[in-house]
Amino acid sequence: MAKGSGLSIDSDPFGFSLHNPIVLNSFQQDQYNQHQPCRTKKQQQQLHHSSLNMDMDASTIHQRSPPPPPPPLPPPTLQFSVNLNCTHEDVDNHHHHHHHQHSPEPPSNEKRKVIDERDFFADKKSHVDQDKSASADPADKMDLHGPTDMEFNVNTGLNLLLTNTSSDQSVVDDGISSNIEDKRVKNELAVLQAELERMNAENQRLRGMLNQVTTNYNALQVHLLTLMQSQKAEQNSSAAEGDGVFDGNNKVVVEEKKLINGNGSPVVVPRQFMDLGLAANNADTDEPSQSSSEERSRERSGSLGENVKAAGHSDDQEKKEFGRGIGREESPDQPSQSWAPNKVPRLNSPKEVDQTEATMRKARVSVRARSEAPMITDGCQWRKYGQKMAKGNPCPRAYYRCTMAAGCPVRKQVQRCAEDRTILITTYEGNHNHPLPPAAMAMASTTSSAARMLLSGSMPSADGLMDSNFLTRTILPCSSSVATISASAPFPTVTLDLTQSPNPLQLQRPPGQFNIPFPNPSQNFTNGPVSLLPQIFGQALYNQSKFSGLQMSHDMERAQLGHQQQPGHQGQQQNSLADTVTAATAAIAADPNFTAALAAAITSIIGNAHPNNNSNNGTNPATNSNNNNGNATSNSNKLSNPSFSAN
DNA sequence: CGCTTTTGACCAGCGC
DNA sequence: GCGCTGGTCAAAAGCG
Repeated sequence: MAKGSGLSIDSDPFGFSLHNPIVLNSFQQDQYNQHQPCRTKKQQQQLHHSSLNMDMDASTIHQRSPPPPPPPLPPPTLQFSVNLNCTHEDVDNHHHHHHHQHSPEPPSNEKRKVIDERDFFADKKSHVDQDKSASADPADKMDLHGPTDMEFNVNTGLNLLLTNTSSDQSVVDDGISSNIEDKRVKNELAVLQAELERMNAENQRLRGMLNQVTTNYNALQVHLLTLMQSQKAEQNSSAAEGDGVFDGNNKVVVEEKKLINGNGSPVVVPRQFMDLGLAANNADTDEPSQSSSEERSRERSGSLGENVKAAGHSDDQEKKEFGRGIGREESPDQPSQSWAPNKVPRLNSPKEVDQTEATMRKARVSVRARSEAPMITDGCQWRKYGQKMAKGNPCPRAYYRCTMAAGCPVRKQVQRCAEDRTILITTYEGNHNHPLPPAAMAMASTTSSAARMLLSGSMPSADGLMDSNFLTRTILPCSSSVATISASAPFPTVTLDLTQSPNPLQLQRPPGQFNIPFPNPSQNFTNGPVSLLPQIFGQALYNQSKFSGLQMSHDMERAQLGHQQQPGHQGQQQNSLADTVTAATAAIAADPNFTAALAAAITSIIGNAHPNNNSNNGTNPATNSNNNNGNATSNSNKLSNPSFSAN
């Protein structure tokens, strides 16, 4: 979505896409390659090589880059940027290995000459070796004759260099003519090898595409399932309204599990869509008509002359819609809710509705991130509907609502931190009632999961089951960021703090809050990966909520947790639960589908991290609202508010 | 022209 | 009841 997913390109200059040593898969590399038309074939081949022979390439580059090869000099940084596996030690090892074989190493041009001269001897030697061990494993050959193969690769992988070498050859050819043939043979061999590697790279690229397709497929599958289930649940709940919630929900669980198992992919993405699906279910089945009709009626309310104050009435209606939608969505996890996720929601007394809506509106997920971008990327489309000066903060608070679908109740507030205006605080509220792109799913699943957790009763139990130890053990150990759950705040709020130092214990926090150390792939900048963090976080929270004595099916737990639990341990103690959740979190992270989802999200983010997103640096998020997430529908880039620029 | 942002006004909740 | 504050509305203005 040109509007939807953007990522302020802030992140790019910091090399998220180019310099992160592990992010890019081959598909993305290829995509990146396509955006680098100036790259020489040599470079491309080296990139392809990198997918297979990282070490070789690295050392090759390492060795090759010091002497400036005559015509097109490859930018070494580029090759290193896609060096996925090779550590510096590896490189150095190979390098030193080289040195041992080719020592001593003369500098620059001299060295090159020496290398070229040595090529002939080495080639000879390797040729003999190849003849000797024609059936030997190529890998062994690489290991045994590394340097030879290095030069081999260097000579062959670089077509442009070939002309050079040929010219070099022509110089040397006068003396040794038979070497030309040897070299040619080797070149052909190397070309074939390069071709093979290219094929492998292509293969990886296709695999990446397949992963994406699988992700999308799973998402759609669950979405479809939830749609179908909504109809069933509707029937069930209309038949047995009292406890129809659980019945219907359990059926949903079971069927989803079946489906997931049948597909062989106990996925995270579908679970992410569970929230969305249930919501989307409402949205797709009745919400669109309902919300649209409500909106229409709301719009018409003025002309219809309803004897209610226009603003208040519309607000109330919206709130009711919001509360109803979420309430139905939440009902599966809401033991206290006796009414089913019905298409025709049983609106109890207005008080209950108000309570529900009030509760729902109080559940929030806050993300603190250090960014000069106006907003963190969450992939959604937002429309600013208000701005206020909040007490105690010189920076204005901007109010946005999701505009990806009519009647979507999700809102968010964006405000800079008063103490440190480089910190952007984004607070989300509500659940989307529509399908979302992967990039948007990240934040959406966070908000919905967190809201689910907070409202389903696990939050009140924060003193009990969800003790800090539990939470601490829940999240992956390699953590540098902090998630804070505030049970005492006026609004139950999950705060994901991406600005903290690696030691979360140093975080000052009010009593009643406890921290969750959280892995932070982007320590300083928020636009891309940050939106993924809440996804992980949301999953963890979601698991917690389910483990907090809620009514999720234990079967589903086991299915989702991937054999982490023995059957029949449903009522286990906290520690077991914590262990399970810990393992579950790890399993989630290890889930290839989850990885695929992450990759998809990253891809989406990277893909959208393009031109029109980076023009907002240093502007006030509250005033410069629109470019934020790449949704940038209309981007005025107004700098009317000095609150941030004053910093 | 349609969409978004701006911004003053309004409303609700809360504390005193 | 009053004032404060957060949140929202909606007319006007801006923008492409």
